[in-house]
Amino acid sequence: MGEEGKKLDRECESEAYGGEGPAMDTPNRNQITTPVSQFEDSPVFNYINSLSPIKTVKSVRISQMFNSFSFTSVPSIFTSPHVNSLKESRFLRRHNFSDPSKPEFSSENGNKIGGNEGVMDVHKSDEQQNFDPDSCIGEASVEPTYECSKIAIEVSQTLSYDHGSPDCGTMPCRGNETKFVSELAGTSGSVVPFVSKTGFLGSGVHLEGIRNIDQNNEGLGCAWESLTSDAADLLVFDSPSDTEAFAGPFQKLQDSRMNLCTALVSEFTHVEIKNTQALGSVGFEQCESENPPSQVGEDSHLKEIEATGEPREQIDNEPISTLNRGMRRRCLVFEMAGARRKHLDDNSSSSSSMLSQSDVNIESNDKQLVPTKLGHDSSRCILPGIGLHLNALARTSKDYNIVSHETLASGAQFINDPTGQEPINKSLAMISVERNMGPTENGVPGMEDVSQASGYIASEEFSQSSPKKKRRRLENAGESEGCKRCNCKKSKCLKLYCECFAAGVYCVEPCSCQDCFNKPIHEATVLGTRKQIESRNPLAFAPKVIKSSDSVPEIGDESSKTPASARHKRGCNCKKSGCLKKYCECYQGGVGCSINCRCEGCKNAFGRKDGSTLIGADAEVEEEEEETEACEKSVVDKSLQKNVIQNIIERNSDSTLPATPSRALVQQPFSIKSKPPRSSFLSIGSSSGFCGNQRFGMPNFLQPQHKFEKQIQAVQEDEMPEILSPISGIKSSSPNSKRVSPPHCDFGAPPGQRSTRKLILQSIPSFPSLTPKH
DNA sequence: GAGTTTGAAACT
DNA sequence: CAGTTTCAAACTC
Repeated sequence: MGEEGKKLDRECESEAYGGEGPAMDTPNRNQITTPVSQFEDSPVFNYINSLSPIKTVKSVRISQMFNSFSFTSVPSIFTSPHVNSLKESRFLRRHNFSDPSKPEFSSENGNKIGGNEGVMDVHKSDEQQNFDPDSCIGEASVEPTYECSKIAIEVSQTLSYDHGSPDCGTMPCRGNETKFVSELAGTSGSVVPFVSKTGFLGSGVHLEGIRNIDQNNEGLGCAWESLTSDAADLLVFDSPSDTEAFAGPFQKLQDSRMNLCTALVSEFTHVEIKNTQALGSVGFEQCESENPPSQVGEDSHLKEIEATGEPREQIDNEPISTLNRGMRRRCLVFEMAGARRKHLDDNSSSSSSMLSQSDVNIESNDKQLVPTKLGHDSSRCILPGIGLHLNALARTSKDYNIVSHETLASGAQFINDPTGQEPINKSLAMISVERNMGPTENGVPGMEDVSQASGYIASEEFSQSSPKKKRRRLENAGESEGCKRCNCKKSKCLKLYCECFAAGVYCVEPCSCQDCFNKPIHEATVLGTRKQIESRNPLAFAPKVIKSSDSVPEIGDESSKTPASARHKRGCNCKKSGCLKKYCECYQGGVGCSINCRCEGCKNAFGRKDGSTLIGADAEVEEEEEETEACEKSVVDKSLQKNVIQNIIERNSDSTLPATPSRALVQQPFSIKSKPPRSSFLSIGSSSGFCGNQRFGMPNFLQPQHKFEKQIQAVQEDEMPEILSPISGIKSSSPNSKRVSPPHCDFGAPPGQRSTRKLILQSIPSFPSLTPKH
């Protein structure tokens, strides 16, 4: 394995630097090829070749795919569990398509697995032979080829296989992952493991590689399309449009990818083993949740998903395919952030020790990633969001899951997405990050995004049939995770009225919007509109709730005086709601009103704008009100306390142990009644976590602390500054902070991670502990 | 599920 | 900057 890992790294690097072709010269390639050649020589291989119409791809090509996989996998690592399930489900599904073999690799699986890759390879071989940089792993290369041939032959079967096959079930995926892990560990080099790995990690990358090929060789594009068209059913690649759409984003992606690869690869290798576990879980989830869009066998797959809690949405709709892209993008972002969650979860399941290490590694990855993102596109999602548009995070909150469903719809999207997504996401994320980075927004910005990201995930999971239903589900369950779904009818989701747009994320299936332009397909429009709005109000997409204590001088120092450290950036303007309903952005954000607010009759349970001080004749009335509020608060506080306690416990468990992911358990104050405020979701942590981060890459820690803040405030503040502070090192040194922090910031990051910058947090989106438990 | 209320966002 | 309109979420029934 050691060698393999090195190879992978090399490949990744080569790909990153010269992904499209130059890399070919790398010495690694030779290494890889040799094994492949041997493999090819085998009678089985020959037999397969004879059967398959598709020409066998050289190991080199395969290696590329693996490389890409390995590379891409990194992001997945970061995905939060929820996100993972959803997002990754998409990706995973992609992987599944590509890697049907994962699960058990039974003969069927093996064949199937190769199918996608094989197809991919074929394209490469035809048009991109040059393209392939280095073979990542000798073994991997070998298997792929083998599978490729089989795959070509059985592509149709494979497709059906992936989705329909019971193997696809979560178990299989895990099995594969496990194998993969073992390989990484150096135990076995069976081909299957690689495949599984590729499926996990590389699906996205793999796709990217394909895209690259297309770009490089336009002629290939044709071939690719033809292949896709032929195998469309199988591959699930949907519309050619997707592929085309990818082209644009793809180029962008390359740059970003390059950076990411370089950054990630270095660290990834270190974390690989640990991550693999996480990935395994992730992959597992993905496999389940993300059925490939393939039409075949989805029913069974869907059933499984539902059972799992990750419902899929119809995949068939072409529109969805386009959506998928966006989703993927989100996913990517989210994955970054979400990966952590998954990772954590996995670790939790596996062992606490694993977590600690893995987490650390992850952080490192995140850090690197973040910088990279920044460097390139300069704009992100919140975290996985990265707002989507931005974000990065890709998938933070709400979206990711939702997205996954869409993505599932078409395999093509998967392919495309990987490439396209990352770039976009990165760019988005970058932007978001930058924004977040801004002095004013430092700590807070991320929160909303994160929540959103989480929301995505959740939404995806829940997304199913009618949008309303989806939405409802999301609200009930998904929303808790912070995912956002809009219901826009006239704004085309290109105005701040649209929560998705405002959150910097693309609309996903769960959304019930009409004439929605907030989709990856309309990326240009979205970005243009975004710019417009930003030109009007640079902070338009900034988190509305900022933690005053941290910094954010902008907000008004006064706000910081209020009990809650966080305050609404601009303040509310409520007149009838008394700031006691979610109409009030302050209340919704779980923060008290501040001087910035122009509200009338403020009764904000989180803190009145006038603070404790009552003025004049109103004092008495206010006192009475306060009493009532106090009562209310007490109630709320109790619920909050419970939640907080749970969160803390969970987090502690998570941090130390691989606690179960049940973020569902973690509740936000609002959860009691209807949806928790989105922001609240975020703040809490994100239960779902990761989502928010993705958006702008910023973690939403700061935002809605709600009641939690007060209760935990002391502790949080200690931690919060750390988190928020851009550079603050790792303050978390104190155990308390770590434990305590979870409720607020929970980025899912282990205590140590918190210390990292905001950026890191962004990527970290998830709160492992929050992740829903089985 | 439909209708109402509310306040932010957008517009003037 | 203030007033008005538009919009979609939040809320109620």
